[in-house]
Amino acid sequence: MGAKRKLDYDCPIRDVLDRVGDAWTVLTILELSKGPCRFNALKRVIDGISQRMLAVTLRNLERDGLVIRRVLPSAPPHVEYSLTARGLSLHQAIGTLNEWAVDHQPGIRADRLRYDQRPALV
Amino acid sequence: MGAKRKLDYDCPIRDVLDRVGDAWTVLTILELSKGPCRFNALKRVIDGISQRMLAVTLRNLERDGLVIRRVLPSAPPHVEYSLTARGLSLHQAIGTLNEWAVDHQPGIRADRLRYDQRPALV
DNA sequence: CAGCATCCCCACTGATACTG
DNA sequence: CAGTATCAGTGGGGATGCTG
Repeated sequence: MGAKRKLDYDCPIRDVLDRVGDAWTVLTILELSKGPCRFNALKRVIDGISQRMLAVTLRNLERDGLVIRRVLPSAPPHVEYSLTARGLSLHQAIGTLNEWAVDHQPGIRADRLRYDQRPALV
Repeated sequence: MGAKRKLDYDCPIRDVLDRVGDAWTVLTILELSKGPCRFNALKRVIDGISQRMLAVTLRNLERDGLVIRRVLPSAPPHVEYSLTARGLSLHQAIGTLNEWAVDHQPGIRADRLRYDQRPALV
């Protein structure tokens, strides 16, 4: 099988993980949690994201009902993205994970170093 | 850049997500949360995982201090894996996300269907 | 039983160019 | 501004075979 198995799992946790596992998705949600934002504004603020991946990410979020896409009727087309209630609740859930990450990152980093630097014994 | 940017982020959340984003990792933690387990036992119970990915996953978890690897001194080598305190705490954090997943999966599935079946207008 | 080494395919991503 | 279409490359991960 390929790089990522995109079967539609019945398992809910895998379902979420398929979305949350993508770093762009999380970063996008994080940005949008601060308030509605336009396409290029997001592109500017999400460091390193390509136009393509932002488009793909937003489309997926919209499909899952996590983000709303609003087209403002103006001469140069303006499109505003914002989190739905569901998106906001996901942001909360991610927040828990984020706290865990912040709490444990130092210890993890330390352990990684020790693991990597230990002699290659059997 | 490649498929996945494996820079070592300073951002803690990306750090966690690089680990948690992998479905195998989560499934493995889920299994080990039930108690210590041997290699092939894990392989049997984690549906669809290959030997290679289980080995890689366990090594990463061990490296991050989330899992302990104990070699039991027996004639055919027995290796037992179990969660550390840190691994257990990650399991808790994932639990939050899991609850979210269970709560919202029906709605998400429904929205996906609507999104996919709507006429391809502009 | 536990797990590393090798090969190889293809899904995902970034780059680039074009449109409404 | 806000995208879509196309193309090419990278590396994740399955399959297989071997070792302690």
